[in-house]
Amino acid sequence: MGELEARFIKARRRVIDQEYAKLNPPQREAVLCTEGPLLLLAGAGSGKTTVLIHRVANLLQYGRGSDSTEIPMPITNDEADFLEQYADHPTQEQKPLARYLCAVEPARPWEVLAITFTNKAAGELRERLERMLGEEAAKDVWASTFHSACVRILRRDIDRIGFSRDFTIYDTDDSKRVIKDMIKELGLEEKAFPPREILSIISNAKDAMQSPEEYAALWEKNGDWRKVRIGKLYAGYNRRLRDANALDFDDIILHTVKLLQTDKETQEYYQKKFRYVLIDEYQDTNHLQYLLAGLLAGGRKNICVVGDDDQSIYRFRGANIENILSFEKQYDHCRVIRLEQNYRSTQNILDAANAVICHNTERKGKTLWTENGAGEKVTVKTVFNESDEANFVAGDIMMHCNRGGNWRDHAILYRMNAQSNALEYAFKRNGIPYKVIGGTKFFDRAEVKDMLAYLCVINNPTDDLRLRRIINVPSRKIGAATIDKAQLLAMENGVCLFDVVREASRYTELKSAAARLEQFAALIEEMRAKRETMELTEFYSFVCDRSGYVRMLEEKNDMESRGRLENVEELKSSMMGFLENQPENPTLAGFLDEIALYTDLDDQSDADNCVTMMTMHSAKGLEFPYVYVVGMEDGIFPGNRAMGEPEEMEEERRLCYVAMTRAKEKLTLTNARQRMLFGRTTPNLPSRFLKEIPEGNMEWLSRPEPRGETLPWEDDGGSRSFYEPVERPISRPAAANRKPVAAPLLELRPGESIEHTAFGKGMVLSVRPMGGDALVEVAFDQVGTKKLMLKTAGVHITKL
DNA sequence: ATCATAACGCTTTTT
DNA sequence: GCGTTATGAT
Repeated sequence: MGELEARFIKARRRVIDQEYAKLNPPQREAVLCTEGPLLLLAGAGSGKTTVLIHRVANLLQYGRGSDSTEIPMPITNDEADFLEQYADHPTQEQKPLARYLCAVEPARPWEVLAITFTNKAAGELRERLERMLGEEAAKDVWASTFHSACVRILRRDIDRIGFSRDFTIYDTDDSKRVIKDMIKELGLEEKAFPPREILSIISNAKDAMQSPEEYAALWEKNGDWRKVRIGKLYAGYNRRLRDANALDFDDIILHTVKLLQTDKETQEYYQKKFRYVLIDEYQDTNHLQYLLAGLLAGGRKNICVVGDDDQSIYRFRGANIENILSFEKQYDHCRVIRLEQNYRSTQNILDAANAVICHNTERKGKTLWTENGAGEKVTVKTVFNESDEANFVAGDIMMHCNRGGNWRDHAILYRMNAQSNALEYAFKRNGIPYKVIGGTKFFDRAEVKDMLAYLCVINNPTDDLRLRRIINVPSRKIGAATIDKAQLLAMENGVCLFDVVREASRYTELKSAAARLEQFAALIEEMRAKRETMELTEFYSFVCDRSGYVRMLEEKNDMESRGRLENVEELKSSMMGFLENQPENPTLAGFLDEIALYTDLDDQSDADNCVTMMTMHSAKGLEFPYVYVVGMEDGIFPGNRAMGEPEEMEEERRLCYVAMTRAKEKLTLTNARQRMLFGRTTPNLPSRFLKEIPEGNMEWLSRPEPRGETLPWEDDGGSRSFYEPVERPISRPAAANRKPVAAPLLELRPGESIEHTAFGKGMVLSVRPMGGDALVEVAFDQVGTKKLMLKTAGVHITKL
């Protein structure tokens, strides 16, 4: 290489470097290492998403310009001079020329595949790319989840492996129903074969690419008859899905892998197409996804996986941490970059989290650091029970807000959804606005599923499963016995259920219900006929009306059905959202595809100013200034199932690490000495994770007073005692053996002026006695009218 | 066919 | 302790 070339390449790198001057050195390195396999270990809060976006932008702008010694065109001295001076003094006018000179085979948008774990993440990626590069460049990048990428691939080519391209997608609920049917069909007991467990076994088998036959053969050899039965269920399940022309979530990945493995033409097509493959949250991938990643990137091996082994918390759903741990072994000459500078939390929080995660053995090893300063120490608070815990958190949050904080800056994290109850209760009584993330999702609501089932059947009448869901909703006097009979006839004649229903009068067995069945079939066909002529939302309204579903809800007209009506209406909004995003395929089929893979609709909720409650799992990827992790007790967190299971315990510890690193400014951990869960009160020792936090990074706000004979609080000989004097909990006596505190109940009358620690000044509107307590309605000057329970909220109120 | 009562069972969750 | 579901009675 001549001197000119060397000078040019050096200048080119400097020009590209300065384009990403805002990134820190390892971040920039991660953006500019474009060629070959790259393992990017991105710690919590290390700016991973920023890197991802810039990486894609760089690929589109400069191709391998930053990571190659190629020079794609003849160059002159003048051009090298130009780049050298531009690197020092970039100007807007010279930018296009500089970019042109520095690019080496820039990737075209459709040559970049960026896989994320959720639709939300994919959407954000696409959105930020659009803002950075403009709509033209961004819209053709394959930024999607594994599943939507696979559906796209399968819709094109699944017929090459003997499936029909217009398959429907079964969600977990659908799968469960099929399993239940199979259990009945084989005359088995659901108790001996819990559908959930069966489903998870089938899912694991599919992940291992084990066919039903292979699975059954394996266990037949070992003489495990229960497993052989499960193999039968697996076989029947697959047969049912095939008959219904349906794929479950695992099939979507499995068949894509099979397609790419068996059909060389397709494999070559995609390996050639995707010059650059990027996979986010790699620690959460399962075996099939690992295979898929390898297949898609198999051409040029330009595969970049991003993840954090310390944040792998989805083992229970098949995530295999080995994928990320052994990535370096899988790819020779793999480069590894660690992002360890944290931009989110204070040093105290990071030190505490680092100390906890250090107790795990199977990890790559990373130590987060920050320039944010030490900040406040991590607070640990021990309370008596779950309602004291809730009141403590509520009181602490009100205090912050009183000092000018915002509700939305606070999050409460717990291990299980069931723990939200006590918190919600305390927050309601205190009049604190909050939202609970998770629980029953919008698309899991029965009424939403019903309406989607109508649309599915209209779109594809051979969808027996959905047909059965709605054939008698609203009631059309078609009972279970009739449906079973029709289903049997369909099986015998090798046609779908809808065909039998449509021609019911031809089957003597159905004569009594034949007219009603045919009427239903006519209804579906009538709607089906209009599906292509009407605009989508208009069509949906028509279906709501014509099916009688909305009328059924309107006639019921109680609290519940009013809510359901709203959800049915809300589905139209998501339809409109779909139409805005996807104007090129605004069909019913397109919408159903999207919806089958899309499950969270809580996007709008982050606008409200309120406290967030959620599980530690759902908190992954989020951040809040103030974070409370509640229920830090052995048996709760780590959960009972992890005791004595080293791998499970390490997973729980990673979850703890995830939870702790969500906090930006202040982290508070609480544990209760006894807790009621599932109707039973049990004493609990403080979580072992608490003891893993260095003394220097934490502060015990209070320690429990000894409860003597009532509670078996044995100090486990650890370095720290939990028997120091305790502060009295904020309110309420919690146990019978405790003296009931005669709470000095405030005497309030309508018209009086009061001041609340969090809501400020206000006037009492009404006081209504309620079961030894009182419901007070107060019109606050700043925050409007609120209803408060006097016993709880009284602590925070002073008369003026 | 529809309603009522009993029995169960219960991490975590995305697609 | 609660919500879901299965089964039996009307």
